[in-house]
Amino acid sequence: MASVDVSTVSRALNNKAYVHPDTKRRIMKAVKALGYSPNLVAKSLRQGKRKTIGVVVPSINISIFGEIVQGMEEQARRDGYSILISNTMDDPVVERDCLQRMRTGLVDGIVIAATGQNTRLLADIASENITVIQVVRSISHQFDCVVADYYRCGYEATAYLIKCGCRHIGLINGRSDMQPYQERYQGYKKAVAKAGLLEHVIEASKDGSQYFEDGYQSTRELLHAVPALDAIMVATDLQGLGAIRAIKKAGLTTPENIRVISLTGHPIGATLETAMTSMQVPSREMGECTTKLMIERIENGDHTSVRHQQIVFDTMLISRETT
Amino acid sequence: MASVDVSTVSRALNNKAYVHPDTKRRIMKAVKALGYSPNLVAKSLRQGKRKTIGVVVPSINISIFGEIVQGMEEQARRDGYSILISNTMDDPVVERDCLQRMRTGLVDGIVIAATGQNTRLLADIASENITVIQVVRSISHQFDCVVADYYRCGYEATAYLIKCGCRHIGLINGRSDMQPYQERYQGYKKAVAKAGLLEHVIEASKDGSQYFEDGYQSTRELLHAVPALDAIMVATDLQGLGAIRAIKKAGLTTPENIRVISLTGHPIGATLETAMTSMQVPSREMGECTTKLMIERIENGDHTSVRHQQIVFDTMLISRETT
DNA sequence: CTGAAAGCGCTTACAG
DNA sequence: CTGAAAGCGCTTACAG
Repeated sequence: MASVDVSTVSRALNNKAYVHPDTKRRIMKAVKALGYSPNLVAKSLRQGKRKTIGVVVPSINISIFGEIVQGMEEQARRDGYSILISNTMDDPVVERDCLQRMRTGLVDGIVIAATGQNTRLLADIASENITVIQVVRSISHQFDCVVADYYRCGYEATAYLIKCGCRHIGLINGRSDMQPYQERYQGYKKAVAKAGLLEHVIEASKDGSQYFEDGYQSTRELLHAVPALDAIMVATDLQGLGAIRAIKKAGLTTPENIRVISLTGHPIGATLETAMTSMQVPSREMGECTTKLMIERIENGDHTSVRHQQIVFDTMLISRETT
Repeated sequence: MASVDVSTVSRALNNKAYVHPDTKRRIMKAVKALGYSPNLVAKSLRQGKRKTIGVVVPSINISIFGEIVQGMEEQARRDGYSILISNTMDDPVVERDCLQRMRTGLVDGIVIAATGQNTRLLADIASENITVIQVVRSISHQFDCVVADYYRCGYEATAYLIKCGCRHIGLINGRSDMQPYQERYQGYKKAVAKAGLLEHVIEASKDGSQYFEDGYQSTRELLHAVPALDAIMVATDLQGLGAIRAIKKAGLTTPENIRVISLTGHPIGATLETAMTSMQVPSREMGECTTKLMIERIENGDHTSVRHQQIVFDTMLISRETT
């Protein structure tokens, strides 16, 4: 329509080389008239860049992952990237399938909160020039990661409860082989030992242990095992809901009899009937940071770098009504 | 490595034509040895199919959308499709950008919970052979949609409260120009009129009105405007939290003084300190259904069809402690 | 049953 | 400053 070669159109649209202003004007006019926009798939194939980031998380309906994904997506949009998403439900087989699919040219990089069962596969993928970044869970030191300081989170929450006068603090924790739970436990352990108190730890049944059922059931067990219990630390606000409910059912009250603190704050915490004290994780910022790091890695192509980056965010205590 | 032409490899891998068993075996062996898997981008370009569905929603952190997206993603994975996601925050400009990006060859179809400000653009996109399906919000009859029966939802919730003996029922509703809110209001109106009662409706400030701040603030306003109030209907469980908290702050209790019912159930509703009565929306199923419909449309290529499908899911009353 | 050729829609050296 | 050619990695008629 502008009677020029496609290559000239390409140059005009990408400002790649000098194109005569008149020609350019003609092209732009035609582009507008036809509503033309270049096919990104063809562009990808030619340039070997997808401008797409794959995200593999247990579930976007677990609030921390939902927030992180949203933060990632917003930052990605600003930089002209798209987000391809998969929920694994922490099933290693599902995770493997998702990774296999993504490696096949769909994405430039993969952000993963992994089960830990596919580390070999991830290493293979990384060696194929696909950047791998871990988020929330740092499983392997072979890859960059963006996490929170779980140790300090556990330590500070425990120290705070002790300062409140608690002497029998229960910790409802997730699978002890997962780094975040592991480290939170270490922080708790340290604070409890320092105060000369006993540990009361219970490992919630479900893998993720994000769920209120776990909070409810585990609280019942704790109350039964430790009659003198005066505080409970839970993994998430949702789990805290289960804890509060179990406490209420046992004829006790929060915070008078038993204080509750959640180690992963959720926006709802602030508006509950009894607003929850929690450690706030800057999930939105973590998401943005992850995308930025990813794009930097992709565009500078330093996959070969032996140095890996570990970005650790601080959590913040938000004191509310349950303590 | 198997010393055959790439075309033969392609045929072998796709079972497209007869390939000699021996040759096939040799190829498969090489595939395995090299860990080869075909480049999906090249495949896409050649076949004109992306095997990718674009999803455009206000935010995956609004629980109904999060659940729907997860349902969609699971079904998509089963069928070998991927999900590309965008959060618009109900900003028409962001929505337009996301759609423009997706139309450019990234997806075979778009699932959208739209703002309603880009209907023309959506029609253009649909005319380019990209299937458009609306979810949750049915804005235009030009496209298929998967929704819940908001009218019945509003009607039944109201009728239930009336059956409980309520005479002054407040409705905290979202923007009245959005179909779900509009229809819920119609259902409420009908039930209230049938019982000879007055309407007490308040339009929450935020567009989506999904948020507890709205529930809190609107409840305060309702309590002030209607001293005899004995029930409140809210859009979501999270909004209900705000309502319960406002009721408590006003020195009243739930359900004794004021009953609360949410029109969009969320899993947490069941485990709150005072468990919330709500209308359950089958969001996971809606997500699966949306993906199935999308894939059917894409693979049968009936974009030209003038008949559009409207799939309506029923909601279900779950009676708990707030009523 | 299998190879050679064309083409999906771009970009990018290479000439001119 | 611009056109013609090659090529990204596949698939698919077309011969043989």
